[in-house]
Amino acid sequence: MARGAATEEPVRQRLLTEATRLFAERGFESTSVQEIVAAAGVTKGAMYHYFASKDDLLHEIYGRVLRMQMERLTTFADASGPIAERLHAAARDVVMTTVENLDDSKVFFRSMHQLSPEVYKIVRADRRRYHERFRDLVIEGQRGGVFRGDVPAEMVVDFFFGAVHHLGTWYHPGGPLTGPEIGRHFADLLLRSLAPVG
Amino acid sequence: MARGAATEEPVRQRLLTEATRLFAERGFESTSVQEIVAAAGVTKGAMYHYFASKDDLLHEIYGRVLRMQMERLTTFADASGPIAERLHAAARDVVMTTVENLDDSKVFFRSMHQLSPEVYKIVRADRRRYHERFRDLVIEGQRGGVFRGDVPAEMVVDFFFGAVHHLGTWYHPGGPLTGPEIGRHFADLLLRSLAPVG
DNA sequence: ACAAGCATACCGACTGGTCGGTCAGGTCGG
DNA sequence: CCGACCTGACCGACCAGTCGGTATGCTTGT
Repeated sequence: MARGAATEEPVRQRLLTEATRLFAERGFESTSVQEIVAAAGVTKGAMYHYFASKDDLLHEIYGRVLRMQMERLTTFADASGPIAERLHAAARDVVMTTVENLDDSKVFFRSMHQLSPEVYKIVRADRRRYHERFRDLVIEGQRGGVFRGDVPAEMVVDFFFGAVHHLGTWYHPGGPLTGPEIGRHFADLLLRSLAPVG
Repeated sequence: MARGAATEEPVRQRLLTEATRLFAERGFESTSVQEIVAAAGVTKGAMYHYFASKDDLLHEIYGRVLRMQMERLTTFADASGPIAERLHAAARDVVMTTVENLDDSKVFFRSMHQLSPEVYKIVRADRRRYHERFRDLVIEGQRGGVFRGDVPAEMVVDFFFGAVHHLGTWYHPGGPLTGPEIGRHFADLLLRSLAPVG
């Protein structure tokens, strides 16, 4: 009967989708479990069947985002070609991905600190690994003399991802700029600011 | 006995200070009014004597930050000297001010969306005016040919302030970089990314 | 082939507790 | 004795999480 595969859309998935939407809209603390299950068309019992807690639901949302972003970054970082091009492509991609999944991004930067201390640590560690991978690209360029070396790579990454995370604050689909356009501009700004002296 | 002026530190001020600290630490929704008044050494009645609501308390915190930042920006923007220098000084200053008042900044970007719709609109409008003042500096430089013109000024401002707002996420006093150092680096990154072609 | 046994998926009333906000009243300087 | 300042008990709303129960269908022994 091909059950669990595709009745319409599995309950677990619907819960994640609706929770993401609501958390992005009103924040984690201002969204009740009751609202989430109502939006997904189920009851609380169903939610606590699939997730250990409201916290766990948030954690799952983060896990999904982090896994996807890390996967994409690795693809671009490990490609062949000049370091400047690889960094540009990776930077451009993360902006486009962020714009395409704006709700995920909003939840991320608004509600991360609402996780329990233990789960928060795990998420921070994952995020750190991601930043380090990105930072290594900058360092590689600096070592090769392609990027200027008089600026800390770590700080450049924080600078850039600050800008990326804040897309959720000001970007609206249908605005004057599309995702790919912003991606190109952001990547250009990053690469230019790293251009070697002289 | 010089009441309302300066017994030790006025109750109203203590409430604002402690509320800022707690909101920055745990977020607006996760901080109860009870915790705030306990930290300030008073009771709920005292808080509701000075503030109309918990929301109003948050609004006051924002008002203070916005007024200060706007005042400082105006000083740097209206100074004399080349546009590049004025923008550099303004950018450097906003980073230093943000680092020096990190709690204010954390509250700002974490809890702004928890305000009531009406108050939220007011804060957004104030913030917009601030961004516009900053954007006008970029446009001035572009018109004068000092900055490259192939990048939307509005977006550059969002890019830069994204990075500034996120200082609260990663900056810790006592880390490898001081506020002024980060200020200089950030301003350098901004100015370099605006350097004209060729 | 069929029933007993069991796992999965889900329901919804309920509980213990927290929260923002109110209010009647006390205190004290001018 | 008034009004600004402040107290602390209290209220109604709400919330995360629990629990006893139902329905369905797969597995397995015979």
